[in-house]
Amino acid sequence: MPELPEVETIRRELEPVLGLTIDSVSVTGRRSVRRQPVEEFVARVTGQCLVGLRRWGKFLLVDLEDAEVLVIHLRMSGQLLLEAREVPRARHTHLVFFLSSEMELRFVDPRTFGECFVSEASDERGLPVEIAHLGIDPVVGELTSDSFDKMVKDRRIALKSLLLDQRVICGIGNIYGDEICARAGVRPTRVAGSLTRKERGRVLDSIGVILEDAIEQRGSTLPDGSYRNLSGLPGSYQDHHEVYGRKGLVCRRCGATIKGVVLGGRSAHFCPRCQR
DNA sequence: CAAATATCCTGATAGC
DNA sequence: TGCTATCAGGATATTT
Repeated sequence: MPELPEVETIRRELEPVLGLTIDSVSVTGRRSVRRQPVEEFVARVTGQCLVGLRRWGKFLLVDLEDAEVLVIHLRMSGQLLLEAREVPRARHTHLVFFLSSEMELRFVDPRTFGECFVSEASDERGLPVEIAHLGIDPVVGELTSDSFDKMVKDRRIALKSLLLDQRVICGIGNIYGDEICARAGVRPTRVAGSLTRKERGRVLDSIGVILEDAIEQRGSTLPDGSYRNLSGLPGSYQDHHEVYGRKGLVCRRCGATIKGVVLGGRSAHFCPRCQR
């Protein structure tokens, strides 16, 4: 499931398409283009030059000419693949962008939760109005101890639920939410507002360290293989997970058994000894 | 305000 | 072997 590190990996790998033109686009999926008619989407991307690549949270933003922005969210099972024309298309390929380099940028998405649309940069952050509700991106934006303290202050919500709230901080999903809590030594169920200064400091530090390490490892590819990079290759950060997916296994730090609980309708994992 | 629940969906897997 | 039930979860809307 692509979260910030996976989307950032794809963003970086897409750099070679900058300067290319979208000669045409084929839309075969019924659900992948959202928020606008397919005809409008096709009209607005066709013939456009790809001039920039940005990311905000889990959204990939492809800047086109004239301040137009192609917005892509992979959600659960979405994949972007950059492949030569002669390479057979994967099952569940819903969109194909035919680039001027003879390569195809393909949007593959078995569970069809992902979405693409074209909009225009509107707010001061350059975000289209459709995603202007997003909070700070912890890698692109400047997440300081002051701004983080304000997010946490007086909040009665569980820490992990807060970290997963895209309106507050964006880009963190179920995997990295668990890993950040683990590194910080704080249980995901802890009421955010009850964190001590020290704990807040550790959480803030862990957000940065975990995300940066995961980007360096080109993200996490789970056994279901749902995330693959632009070339279809897996990431390697899954080998560094301390708690996510390790329910019932021993904590590598202390030997205690990793616990699994349901929090906000999602699975949460933590070490009952290392995390308080 | 917070948490729980439902929704969208397919594929992997566990159980019979 | 083969079927069926279950689970996975990002974002959002609705209910408690």
